[in-house]
Amino acid sequence: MIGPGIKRGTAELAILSVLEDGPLHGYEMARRIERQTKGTLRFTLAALYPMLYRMEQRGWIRGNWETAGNGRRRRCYRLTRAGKKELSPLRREWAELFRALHQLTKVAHA
Amino acid sequence: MIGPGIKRGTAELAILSVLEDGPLHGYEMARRIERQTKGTLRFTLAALYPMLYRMEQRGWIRGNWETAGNGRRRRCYRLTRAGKKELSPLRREWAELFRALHQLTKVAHA
DNA sequence: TGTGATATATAAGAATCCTATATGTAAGGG
DNA sequence: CCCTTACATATAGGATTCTTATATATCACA
Repeated sequence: MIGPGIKRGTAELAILSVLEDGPLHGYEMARRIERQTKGTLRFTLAALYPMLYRMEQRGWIRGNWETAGNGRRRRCYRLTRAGKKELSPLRREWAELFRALHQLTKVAHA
Repeated sequence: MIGPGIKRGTAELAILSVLEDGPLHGYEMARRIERQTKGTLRFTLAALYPMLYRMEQRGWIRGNWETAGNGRRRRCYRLTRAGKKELSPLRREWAELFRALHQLTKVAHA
């Protein structure tokens, strides 16, 4: 698993990305991120929830309380139009970072 | 240029990488990083100097005051053996992050 | 009854970046 | 001779985003 100093800033991209495939609640997002990256990228819920509030305030996602069949209440988030628009430039920025680090350090050949 | 939220944690790798080609002082490191990444990755000196102190305390680099021919005093840093050893796992970790984000979001196809 | 999975929430602290500011030397133009 | 730009290091104060620890509550299963 990747250390906190290095994965800083990835939560935003990770959340937007998993939400791209459909609405999800926080607990499930954490599992998807971990599963889809085969355990390489992992977030504690204590990191995810505050991030979800911030992203909702920015208007990128919107959460609605729902009650599942088993009676559990959970907050289901979905991408807003603004959030979808945010994804492309965010991906581009990350791609540029990769390119820059590669030029500096040949990180891909490690 | 890449925003601060995304490039967090890259300074360490950037510094170790530019020092791999030979000793440098802080001001010159900043220029190298910017030049080698064609302006994509940029650090202010106010961010670099404290990072250099931290890395020296960890034993990854060592700085020596020298007086250049023009009379300017500057602190020349070079990689220690421990710093060299640190580079490989650090690169590997970054490469893993790239792979993980790619699996999540297809960042390279942005 | 108790344990583990589900589900959300907050608090306190650490780390790393930012802008702004300070200090001082050297080189070059007006 | 003065002013600006480049060189060179340093610190202060603030923002953001992680961490661990803690709290609450429901459900399924043994």
